Amino acid sequence: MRSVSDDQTTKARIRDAAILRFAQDGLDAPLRSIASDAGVSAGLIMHHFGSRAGLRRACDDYVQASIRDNKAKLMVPAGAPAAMLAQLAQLEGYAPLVGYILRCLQSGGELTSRLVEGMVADTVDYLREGVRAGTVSPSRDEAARARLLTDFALGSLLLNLPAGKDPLILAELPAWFAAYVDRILQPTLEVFTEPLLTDSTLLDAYLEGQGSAQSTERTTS
Amino acid sequence: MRSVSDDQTTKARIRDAAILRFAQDGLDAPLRSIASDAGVSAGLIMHHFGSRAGLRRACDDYVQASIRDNKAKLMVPAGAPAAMLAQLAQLEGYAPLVGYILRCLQSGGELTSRLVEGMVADTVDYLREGVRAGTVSPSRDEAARARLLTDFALGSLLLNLPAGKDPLILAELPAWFAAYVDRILQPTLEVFTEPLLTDSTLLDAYLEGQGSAQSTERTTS
DNA sequence: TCGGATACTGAACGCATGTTCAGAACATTA
DNA sequence: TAATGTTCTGAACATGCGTTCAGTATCCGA
Repeated sequence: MRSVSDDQTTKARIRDAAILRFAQDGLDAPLRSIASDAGVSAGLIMHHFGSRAGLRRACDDYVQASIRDNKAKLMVPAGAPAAMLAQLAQLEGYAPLVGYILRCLQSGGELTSRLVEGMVADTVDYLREGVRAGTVSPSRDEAARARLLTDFALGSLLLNLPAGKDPLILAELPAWFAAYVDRILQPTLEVFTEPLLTDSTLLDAYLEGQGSAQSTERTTS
Repeated sequence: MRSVSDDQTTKARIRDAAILRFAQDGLDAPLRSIASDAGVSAGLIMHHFGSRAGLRRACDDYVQASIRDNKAKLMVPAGAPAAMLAQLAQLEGYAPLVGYILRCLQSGGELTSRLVEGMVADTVDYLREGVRAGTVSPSRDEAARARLLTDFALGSLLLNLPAGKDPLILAELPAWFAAYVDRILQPTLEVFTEPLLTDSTLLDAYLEGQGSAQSTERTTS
């Protein structure tokens, strides 16, 4: 076909409609609704993507590629992973993409692992620069700390987002992100500036136990 | 009926089977599989619970009641909310309950809000005692900090759990929890003992901006 | 202009699900 | 024992889904 206003391939149009529907109605949105949005029959989705799983795979790949591109582009600070999603959500036209990512994170699919891994890597870089600049204290295990902080940020985001509330109103997403950041910023800064625990007895005790345990029972990896 | 080994009402047996199935196969587990597990016809579920939603409501209520009971009972420390789930998971026979809770947290139903709210309240108490004992530093907003820490704990838990991996092997849950705690304990203790940010310029800047903003634009709540 | 490939439709199939319902089995009370 | 209400079954219904398929329109190279 490809008749009027041919700014997109039909296949791409279906993919975009799918991302939007998945973001709005959840990852179990029916193929027929996607087809309807794209102005297309359900059978054509099968023709282009083989199956529902194929469509999901195409969406995942496209989203990951988009993230990769936009990460290098507008993400100057690129530090906190949640901040990246918040920034993306503000960007005109990127709300469906962010919504799709949130749905995936919630359901824990394959994309989740890939995205989280990428965010952990970014956080590692970000923290390393902070350590070099002297604004961030060094860690005994930089990788573990980066993963922990990433999990904290993404996890609390997931727990707080208007979950279950189907459908997810994408138009409200930017405002919601802004409110969320506004809500957590002060306690977050506080807890990462002034230590929650007043002394290091707990940490010392753990390190002590870990040290002796490692020297005695070295059987397990 | 209520014939042999009548240690439970049929209704209770169905509820328990439902919690187990929901935990294992997800909250969209078919009623027929639950009925089969309970040795009962699907129609009987309707007779006792009215609908699928009614069964879910019964499960939610039962789980919340169990949590309330066990909180007062064995939760001596009761501090970190994730720790409570970890402890419960170790307890013989409570793995399905924990699995069900994890599924609910992931899907963000009504139980989620209730449970999270309860855990936030517990954390508030726990932190208050720590502050009084001098082991925990005070906060500018105790409620906000408690919520943040709860979200961190639960969120990172959700993000890390063997998600999407249907079915969830309940027998492996205790071991998984142990491994998870072992993995995050050191970086967690570190980040809450030695401040991540080396100075308070960021926090000060935020408090500064917030203070002046509050004095000038007091329109929004 | 022809012919084959590709894009696309719309109806149909097969399956799983929640729910309904008529009736059987059972318990309880009179 | 008879009557009555509760528990429970098994088949059936209605619906919505992913997928298949035969057939039609459209494009493109020879």
